[in-house]
Amino acid sequence: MNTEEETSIIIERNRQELSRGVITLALLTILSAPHYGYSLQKELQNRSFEISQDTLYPLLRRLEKQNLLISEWVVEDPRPRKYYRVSVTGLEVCRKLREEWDTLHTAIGGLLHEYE
Amino acid sequence: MNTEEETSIIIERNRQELSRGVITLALLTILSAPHYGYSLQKELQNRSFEISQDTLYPLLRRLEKQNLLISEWVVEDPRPRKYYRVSVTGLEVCRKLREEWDTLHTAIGGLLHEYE
DNA sequence: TGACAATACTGTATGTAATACGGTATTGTG
DNA sequence: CACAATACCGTATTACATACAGTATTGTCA
Repeated sequence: MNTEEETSIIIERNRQELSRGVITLALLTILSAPHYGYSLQKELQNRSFEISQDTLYPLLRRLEKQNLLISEWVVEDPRPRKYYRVSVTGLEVCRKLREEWDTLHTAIGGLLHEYE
Repeated sequence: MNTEEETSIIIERNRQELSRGVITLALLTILSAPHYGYSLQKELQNRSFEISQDTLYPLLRRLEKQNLLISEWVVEDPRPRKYYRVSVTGLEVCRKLREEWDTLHTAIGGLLHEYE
């Protein structure tokens, strides 16, 4: 058996695992227009995607390293900000993820309905 | 820039990341009835959830370690098989994931529609 | 009956990535 | 002037998927 404490950590972890991939899709979609990290976090939160700085910034770095995002420092703003937007490759990935999403959506829909 | 090879690996990785969490939800749902690893894999595949042995078996081990699944060896079958089913905790996690799914589903639906 | 695909799992090494942690510094607000 | 909000970075730790190599049985069909 787990303690209640352990159980809630496990729930949280699995909940985050579920949202992780979806957030990546949301992020790539939103970044068709440029955003900087902090504004993107707020934007995601407004749309009910909870993501912490500890997760978001490393995610942005990773996606840039994979060449799905392009970044640019803008120093003209009230303070320096690093803007990200999708690359051509990123857009392609975004489209594929959307297809995958549709497949999953259909599949899980049927399943959940069936198992009520 | 990435080579085409690299790009397709990156696409594949992100595609799998998207499906990972969803597959966990599907798996917990299906395991309200007992299944053994191999039959579960086939069942998931029939429902368009692609998962390899290399991913499924370690996933089952992990979920059992987290006490979300209970396993039992059955030797009366044509050959020994290890059956898994959800525990009480697992069922609770499953319900939470379903709620999370609904939230994500709504959120991403609005987003994708908007950015169409 | 002999070969080969399908079934059904295990253990452990490796690699990827999230998350945690600690930090820095500026800007807005009461 | 204090303090919350903004806006980021680097690196250590931990979790986890995936890869790999293996073992062995059962069913099929020529």
